[in-house]
Amino acid sequence: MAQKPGIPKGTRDFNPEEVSKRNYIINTIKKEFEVFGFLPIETPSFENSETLMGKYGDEGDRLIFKILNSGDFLSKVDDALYVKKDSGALTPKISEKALRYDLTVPFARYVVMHQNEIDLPFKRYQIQPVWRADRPQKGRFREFYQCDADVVGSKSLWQEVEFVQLYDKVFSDLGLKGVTIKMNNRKVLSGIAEVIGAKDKLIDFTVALDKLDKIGEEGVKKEMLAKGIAAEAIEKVKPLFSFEGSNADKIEKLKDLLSTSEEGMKGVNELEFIINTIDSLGLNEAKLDLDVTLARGLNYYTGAIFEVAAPAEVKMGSIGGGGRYDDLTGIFGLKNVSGVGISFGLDRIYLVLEELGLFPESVTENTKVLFINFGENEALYGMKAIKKLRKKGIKAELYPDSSKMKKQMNYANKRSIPFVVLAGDKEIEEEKFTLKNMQSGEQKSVSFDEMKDILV
RNA sequence: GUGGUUGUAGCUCAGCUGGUUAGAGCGCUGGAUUGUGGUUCCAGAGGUCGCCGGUUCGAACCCGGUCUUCCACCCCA
Repeated sequence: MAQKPGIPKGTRDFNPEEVSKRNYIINTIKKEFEVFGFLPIETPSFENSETLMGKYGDEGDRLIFKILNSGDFLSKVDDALYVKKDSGALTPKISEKALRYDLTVPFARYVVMHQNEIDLPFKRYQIQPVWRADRPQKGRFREFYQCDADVVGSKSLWQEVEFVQLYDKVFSDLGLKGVTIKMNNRKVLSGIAEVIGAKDKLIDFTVALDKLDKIGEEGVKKEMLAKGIAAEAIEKVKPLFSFEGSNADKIEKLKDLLSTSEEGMKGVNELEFIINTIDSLGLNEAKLDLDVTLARGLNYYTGAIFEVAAPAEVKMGSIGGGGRYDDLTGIFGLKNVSGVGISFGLDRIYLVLEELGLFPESVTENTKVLFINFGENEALYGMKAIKKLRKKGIKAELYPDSSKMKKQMNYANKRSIPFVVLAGDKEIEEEKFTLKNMQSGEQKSVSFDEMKDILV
């Protein structure tokens, strides 16, 4: 008995239409990456475990897919360790490779390994799948694509300015109106924590603050209290809960709040430069919004933090994110190389474009004309015409078997092929083609050139 | 990792308080129709009721486990 096939949790098959639509997004992103001067690289699907482990925090380690060693790997494990059944201790003994979890850490590894061939600042882009052993839910899969662009070896804030423009350009190209590029700065967050006297609680403080739009002011206060942040400290950050106004207003408010924090002021100045510069350059469709509650993967960001929110009418998490990490390659022994980068969430962008009906029709355009097969001679006559049509870039094909008319017509119908050509003895003799418009049902006898003109 | 949810034909779903042979629509195959599709009519194929176990005279239905789907939390794209 044949077994019923299935695919692993959180993975997907993509049908022809889906692949066409995904390629449309990928090609749009890729084009802009290249226009902005980024170069493509690729890295392996799996890395040595030690390259990945410990780079994403405990939570991240848990979500990394580990690959079992080959061969008789258990025989090499010593009995004492085996009997203890401590997965954490046993894992490194039986698994030395793991699927990549993101593209940033492999990129850092790449920069360190290839530092002699790279000219800094190095701008690279990378579009490849990554894997996470997460529980799937809306817009979250265990295998998904990331589209990353990063620059290493430049501390200039012009890079941040460029990334804001890059986000704006790509989403404009995709016809997505109303996206918000949210921006914050790690130094501002540190500064706030410092000013309220909760510097040691920076992570807890920002994680709680990040949830403001989700759980509201009271929820955030509650969580901060639960994490041991003093009530009077929370009182001091109250202005942040209702941080309204233009970006310029927000900058002024932050300057007041952070006047005593050197680091905080540095962050504010960075934000101010980026905002002012973007103001004078202008954006196509996107809106740049200073959001002091934005924290994201705080672990390695040290300067700017970006997150792109889908248009408000779509209920979807972020469709992109990024930021600056001053010492990304430090973990691999290369000091003082600053990096900044952004990522596009392909799968989520797909869901958003689908929901808003923004895929152009041309994306899924298929065969334009099907030649009915009446037998060997007729097929050859048709194939000669098909060859010439294809040379003109017209998508044409011959039905492979001389099956019944009904079956062949039906095939054209179901694939919504707009034209059918019937060419039998009569047409061959007259050197003509009977071209039928499948939608209107009308058909006429035409020469090759007339047919070509209609199909172009 | 925590909590909930889902699974019956290729697809979408019915299936009563547990009771003979599990149904429909769509799709599929063939025919009415040997150079004309979409409409119509006729016929046919297709199911270990997710899987394993339990309760029962009897389970698609009740119970336990497991896998899967989707959702929320944690975290994140």
